[in-house]
Amino acid sequence: MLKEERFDYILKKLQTDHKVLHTELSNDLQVSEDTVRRDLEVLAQNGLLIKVRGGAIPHSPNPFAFNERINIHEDDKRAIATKALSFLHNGQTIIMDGGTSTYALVKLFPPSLQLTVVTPSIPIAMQLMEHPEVEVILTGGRIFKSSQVTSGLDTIRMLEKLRADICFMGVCSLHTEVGVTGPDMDEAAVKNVMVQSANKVIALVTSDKMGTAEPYKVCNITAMDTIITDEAGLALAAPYRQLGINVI
Amino acid sequence: MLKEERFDYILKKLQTDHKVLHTELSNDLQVSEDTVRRDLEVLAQNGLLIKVRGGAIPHSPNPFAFNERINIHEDDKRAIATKALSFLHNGQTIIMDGGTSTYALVKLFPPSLQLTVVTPSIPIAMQLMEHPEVEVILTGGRIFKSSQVTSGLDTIRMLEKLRADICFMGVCSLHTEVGVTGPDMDEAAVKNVMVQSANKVIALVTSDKMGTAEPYKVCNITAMDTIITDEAGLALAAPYRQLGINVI
DNA sequence: CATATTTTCGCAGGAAATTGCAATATTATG
DNA sequence: CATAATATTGCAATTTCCTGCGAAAATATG
Repeated sequence: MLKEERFDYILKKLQTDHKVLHTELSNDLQVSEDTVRRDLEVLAQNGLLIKVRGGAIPHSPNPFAFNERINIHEDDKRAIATKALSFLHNGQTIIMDGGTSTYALVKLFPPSLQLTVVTPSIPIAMQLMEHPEVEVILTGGRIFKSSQVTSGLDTIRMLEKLRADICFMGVCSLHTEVGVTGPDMDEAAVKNVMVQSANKVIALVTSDKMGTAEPYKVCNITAMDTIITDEAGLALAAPYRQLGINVI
Repeated sequence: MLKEERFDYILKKLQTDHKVLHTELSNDLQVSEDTVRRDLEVLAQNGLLIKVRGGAIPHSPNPFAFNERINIHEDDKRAIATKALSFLHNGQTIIMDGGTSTYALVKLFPPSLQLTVVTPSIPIAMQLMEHPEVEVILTGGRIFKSSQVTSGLDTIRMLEKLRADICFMGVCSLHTEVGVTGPDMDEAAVKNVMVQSANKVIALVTSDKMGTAEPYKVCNITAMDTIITDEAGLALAAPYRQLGINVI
C-alpha cells in the first residue's frame, strides 16, 4: 500500500468521523502506530489536519465559520439542493450566492452539466474548478474571511454588468413583510445587485431562517420567484404563496 | 512492445486502479522496474501522473489536493521564498501573482505580518484567509482551471486602479533581451498590468526559467527591480546585473 | 548495404527514504 | 504523586531510488 493511499484514507476518515485515532488507523491500515504518527505529522505540516494527543482532528481552512455550519443541517440542505437541481439546464448563466446551501447545490452538479456560474464564494469556485464543463467567474473584491466571499464595490460592479438566467440566494432571513435581510451591510448590497441582475431568483432556505429578519435589507420578498425549503419550512409556506411565490 | 504502448497501458491502469506500482507494471509489461521507473518519469514530466515512492498516482483534478501540495516542499522554492520575506513590512500593499513560488512565499508569512495582498490566485487567497492580519483582495474574472487564477478584462480593471508597494511575479520566463514572457496571452496581459501598478517588481524564479522565453510578452526585463532565484540561478545572474537589476 | 549515431533497456552498487522497534521522555488522570 | 497512556528519539533492516555503464535495437547517413 502506497503512503499516499494511507493519506487518502486518513483524510477521508477524518472527513466522515471528524477525528482519527492512532490505534484505529494502525489497525485499519495495517501499519505500526509510529507510521501513523509520522503520516499525521506530514499531513499536519501541510495544513490538512491538526495533530492532537492520540490522533488528529480536522483543520477547517477557516476556523469556525464555514466548515462548521456545513454539517449542521446537512440532510436538510442536501434535500433542498436536490430540489434546486431541476431548475438547471445546459447553457444557462447562473449567479450562485455564497452559503452552505448553495455550496451543497454545486456539490451535486452532475458532471455533464454545462453552465456558466458567477459567484463571490471561494468555496463554491473551488468546488466548481473540479467540474469539467462549468465555466467559473469569480467576482472580485475584498474577502470576508468569516463567510469566504468577496464583497464590496468591485463585486457589485462585476455583477451589475451581468445578465443571468437564475440567481440562487443563500444565507438570508426571509420575512413576508420585512423581506429578505442579511447580517452584513456590504453583503446585503451585493445580494441586492444579484437579485437585480437575474431573470429569476430562487432562494434556498432552511426552515430556521423563515420568518426571521436581520439588520440589513436585501430586497422585498416579492423579488423571489421561488423558495426552496425543507419539510419544516413547507409548513410555513402559506403566507409566501399568497404573495405569488412558488414554495417547494 | 513499443514504449508508447506501455504508456498507454500505464495510464489506463492508473485510471481504473487509481494507482500503479513498479512491481506490478514490471510484471504486466515484462520489462525491468528501471524501465517502468523511467516511463513514469516521462509521464510525470508531461503532467499525466504523479510519481510517488513505489509507483504513481493520478494527477488529481483537485488543484491543491493533498498529494499535490505535499510535493511543494521543494527546497529551492522555499529558499527563494525565504529571501523574499525580507522585503515585506507591515502596512504594505502587495500584488501577489499566481504560481508555486509565490504560494510558497505566502505560506511563510509570519502571523504578525500586517499586509494588504491583492492576488488573482485562488490558492493564495485560500492560504491567506487563514492569516489573522492580512487583508486579501481577490481580483475578479474568469477562472483558468489549470493555473487556478482569475484572468481577463475584469482582472485587469481591478489591478489598473491599484497602486501597490511591491509586486511579486511568479511563473514567467526571463530573458535579458526578450524580457519577461509567459505561455498564455491573457495571463501575460494581466501580469503586465501588475507590473505597471506596483512601485517595485520582484520576480521569483527558479533557475530553470532563466534565459528562456515563451510566446507572450509581459514586459521588458528592466521592469524588474529584483530577481530572487536559487543557487543555480545566481550563476546566471551577471547579464541581469549589468542591466542594473538586483539579483539575489 | 555498411557504418555511425541515437535510443532503449537492464544491471550493479551506492544513496536515500520508509518503516518498525526499543528505550526514554512527556503528559493526562485519578 | 503514581500510574498508565501517549510522544519522541535513535537505530537498524528493508525497500526503493538514482546514476553510470554497456549491450542491443532502431534509426540515420553515406
